[in-house]
Amino acid sequence: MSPKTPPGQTRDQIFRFVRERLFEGLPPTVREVQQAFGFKSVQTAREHLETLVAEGRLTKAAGLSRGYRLAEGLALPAMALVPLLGQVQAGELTTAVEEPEGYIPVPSRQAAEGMFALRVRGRSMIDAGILPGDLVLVRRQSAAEPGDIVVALVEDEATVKRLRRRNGRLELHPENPEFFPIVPEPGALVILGKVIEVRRHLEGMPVYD
Amino acid sequence: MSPKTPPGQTRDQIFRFVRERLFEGLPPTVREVQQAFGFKSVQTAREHLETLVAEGRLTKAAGLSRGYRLAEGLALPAMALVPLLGQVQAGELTTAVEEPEGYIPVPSRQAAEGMFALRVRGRSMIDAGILPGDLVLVRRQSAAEPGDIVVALVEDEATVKRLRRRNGRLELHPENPEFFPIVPEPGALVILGKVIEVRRHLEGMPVYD
DNA sequence: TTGCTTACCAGACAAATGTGTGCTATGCAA
DNA sequence: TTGCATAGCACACATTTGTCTGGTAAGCAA
Repeated sequence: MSPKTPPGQTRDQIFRFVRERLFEGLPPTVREVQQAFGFKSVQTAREHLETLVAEGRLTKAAGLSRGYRLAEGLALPAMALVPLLGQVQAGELTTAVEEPEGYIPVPSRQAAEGMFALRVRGRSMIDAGILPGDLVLVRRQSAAEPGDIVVALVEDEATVKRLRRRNGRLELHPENPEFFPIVPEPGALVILGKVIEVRRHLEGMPVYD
Repeated sequence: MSPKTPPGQTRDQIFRFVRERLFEGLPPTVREVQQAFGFKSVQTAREHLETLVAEGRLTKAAGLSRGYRLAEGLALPAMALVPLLGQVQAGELTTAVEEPEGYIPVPSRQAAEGMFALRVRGRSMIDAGILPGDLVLVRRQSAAEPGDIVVALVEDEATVKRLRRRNGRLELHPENPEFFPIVPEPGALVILGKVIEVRRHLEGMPVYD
C-alpha cells in the first residue's frame, strides 16, 4: 500500500488536476485520476472525487463518463478579448468602431463588458508606476472618485491621469513633478473611464485580432 | 428510415454540435450525437463523425470516451493558470508544489508552461515601475542576460532585481536610489527566472485557487 | 442496365468507465 | 483499550461507450 498522505492534501491536488483537465477540454475519467496519482485501486480515486462532490467543490453527472465538473462559482474563467484602441478620436469614444490595434485577453467574460485598453504614451504617470508603452485596462464610466486613475479626454486626446479634487473642482494630476496638473473648465471634464489594471510586457506579447 | 438529407448538410450541423459541446466543456459521446439528431442507429452518428475526422475538421483519440476534439487551428484560445507562489523556499523552487497562494490566468497555455507568479513586496524597483503589491509573471530559467529583470534567490528569499554586469561579474541592482546593489559571490548567484510581465490591479481582482 | 456514392439502419461485441462491497492500516480522541 | 475518521487497496459487476459487420434505400453517371 502506498504511504498515507496528510488529510486533504492529495484531494486538493486531485481538484486541481480535474480543473486542469477541464481547461484542456476533456474531463478525466475516474481511472485517469487513478493513474495520474498512482493509486493502485480505482476506488481510491473515486472516493476522493466523491468527497470533493460532497464538499461542494465538484459536481457530477451520475452514470456519465467523464461526468465530474467544477461546482458553481468555481467555474473556469472564460476568456474574453478587450479591444486595444490606438488613436482615441474626438467626441465620445462610444462610437462603435475606433479601429482597434488588437485585442487584450482578460480572464473574465463579465469583467470584459464595457472595457477597453490603451497603450500609454507619455511619462506623466511614472511615479504611479505607469510607464510609456504600458497597457492600461479601462472600464468605461463617465464619472470617478478623487484618487482614481482615469482616462480623460483633453483636447481630443485620451490621457491617463489621477483625478483630484482641489478648491471644489476636479483636476487631472500627473504623477511626475515635471508635468503640470490639468485644470479643466468646470463641467468641461470628459471622463472616459477608470483604469482598473496596468500591464507591462517585458517580453514579446502575443497579439490577438 | 428517416428521410435522407442533402449531402453534407447534416454533417455541418453535427460539427457545430460538437463544437458547441466542446465549448461547454464536455465533448459528446457518439450516442449523444445520435440522440441529438434523432438517428435510429449509433452507426449513423459514428459515420458522420469519422467523416468529419477524415475531412480534417475534427480529431479523435481512438478508444477514449468523448474523444472527438476540434482540429488544429479551429481550437478556442485556451487560458491557463499560473501558480502565485507566496513564500519561496530555499533550494531550487523546482520542488513540485510550494503551496501556491492562488493562480493567475494567462491567455496562452503554451506560455504558461514553466511560469510562476510572485507578489512584489519591497519598494526597491519603483523606478522600473514595479510597485509593492504588483504581480510579476516569471518564466523559469537559471540564466539571464544583463539588463533583464530577474527573480533571484538571496538568503532563501526571492527578490526581484535587474541583472547587471559590472567588473566582469553579475550583480543584482535595485531601481531605487535608496537601495544598494547586491553583489553575490561569483558563482553563488541563483537565478530563478526572468520577469516577463508586470500586472497591477487597481481594483478588486479575482483570485483562483 | 451496372456501378458507385451518400445517407441511414439493425444488431452485436468489446473496451472503457462508473459503481458497489468488503478489506487493511494509520492517526486521534474519548 | 474502544471507537471513529481518513487514506488506501482488491475485486467484482453493470452501464456506458466505442467499434464492427452487414444491411436498405436513394441519387447519379457511365
